[in-house]
Amino acid sequence: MQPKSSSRNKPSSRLWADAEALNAALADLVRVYQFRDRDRICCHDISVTQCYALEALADKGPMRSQVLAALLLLDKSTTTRVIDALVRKGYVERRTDENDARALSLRITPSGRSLYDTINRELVAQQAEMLADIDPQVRASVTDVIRRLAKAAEARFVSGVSVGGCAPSCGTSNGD
Amino acid sequence: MQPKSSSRNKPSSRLWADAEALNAALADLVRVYQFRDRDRICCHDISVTQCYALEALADKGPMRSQVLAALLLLDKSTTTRVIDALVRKGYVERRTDENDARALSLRITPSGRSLYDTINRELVAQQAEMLADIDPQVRASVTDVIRRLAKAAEARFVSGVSVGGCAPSCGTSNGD
DNA sequence: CGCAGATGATTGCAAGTAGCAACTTACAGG
DNA sequence: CCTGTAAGTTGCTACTTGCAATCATCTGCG
Repeated sequence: MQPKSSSRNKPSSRLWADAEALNAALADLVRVYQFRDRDRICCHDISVTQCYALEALADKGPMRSQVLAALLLLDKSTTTRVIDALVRKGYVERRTDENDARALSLRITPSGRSLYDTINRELVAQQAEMLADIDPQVRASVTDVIRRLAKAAEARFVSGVSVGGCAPSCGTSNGD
Repeated sequence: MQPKSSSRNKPSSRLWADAEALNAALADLVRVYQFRDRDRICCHDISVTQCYALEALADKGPMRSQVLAALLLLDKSTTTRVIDALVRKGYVERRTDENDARALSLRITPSGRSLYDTINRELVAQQAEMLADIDPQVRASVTDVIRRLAKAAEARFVSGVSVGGCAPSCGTSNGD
């Protein structure tokens, strides 16, 4: 968390320092938010991943299991199970595709949408409280930058290493 | 992701809209970063949580298991196991407290510090690439705001609901 | 037509992560 | 000493996830 400017990469640069600061801040944020989500969302009878799925279906409309998997960066089997849970709870329905009997169209149900709205409203309210004392001008650019970071991270790492392990030694000895 | 301005809470307000946008952006960011971390860090033979622990010990110095647990928002038993793994791998050591035979001082080893530096450098490099095309002025305020968001979120939810379940119905029927 | 190969989704299995409750060891007060 | 409290650990259970194998279709070619 302290600067620490490692000095042995990008030889110097304001950029590197900024990146260090941002990285530390983001690591913290992500960690804390994982918690916030775990505890908050589970109040409403779904898990975090389930909520992401619900959100995707709410925002982007019906889609196939595979597409959802790609969107959420999940394995297709995991996606199946996430949807299983949502279907069981009545928040999502599987509808077979007219043109392809293998494929399914996943769509959110009214009950699912209403749940999602509720959760979303809570989270947004929280966010609003935190934003309240931040300069309106800054708010906009922050959101913008966060969006860009998310997009960049996704792009980088979806095309790059990801999708089931990184290049060299992934999984060598983590098990323990 | 589209505005959607629910319109039935905080009746209107620019703030609410900003909060919605931010919430969506953050949700995305957090989700993507969870992945980045999972895939990247595991290349180096430790899990994400283990890396958080390592980071805490690297940044804040030796501490007790309990303190670390509080810092990482983990149960003490989970913390024990996280440390178990790090000790087994030689990245952390347990040293009994001189004054209290029950307590342990957890401290990062040179090997642990070096691993953490390596991982950190990689992540920072990635961050730097993404920051490269963002206005330097904005960079600073973004980091600042992210820090504040993290702090606010942590404060809110550590004192509030958290620490083992939220107020009313947590755990009622999530299992399925 | 009918079969081989590709494709969408599901299932079996194994590993990782986490919390709660019970337990062990040690400190603290009377 | 003996009781109560505190620091860590262990047993158990549950959830999440990915990989590999499987099932059901679809598609194309002979």
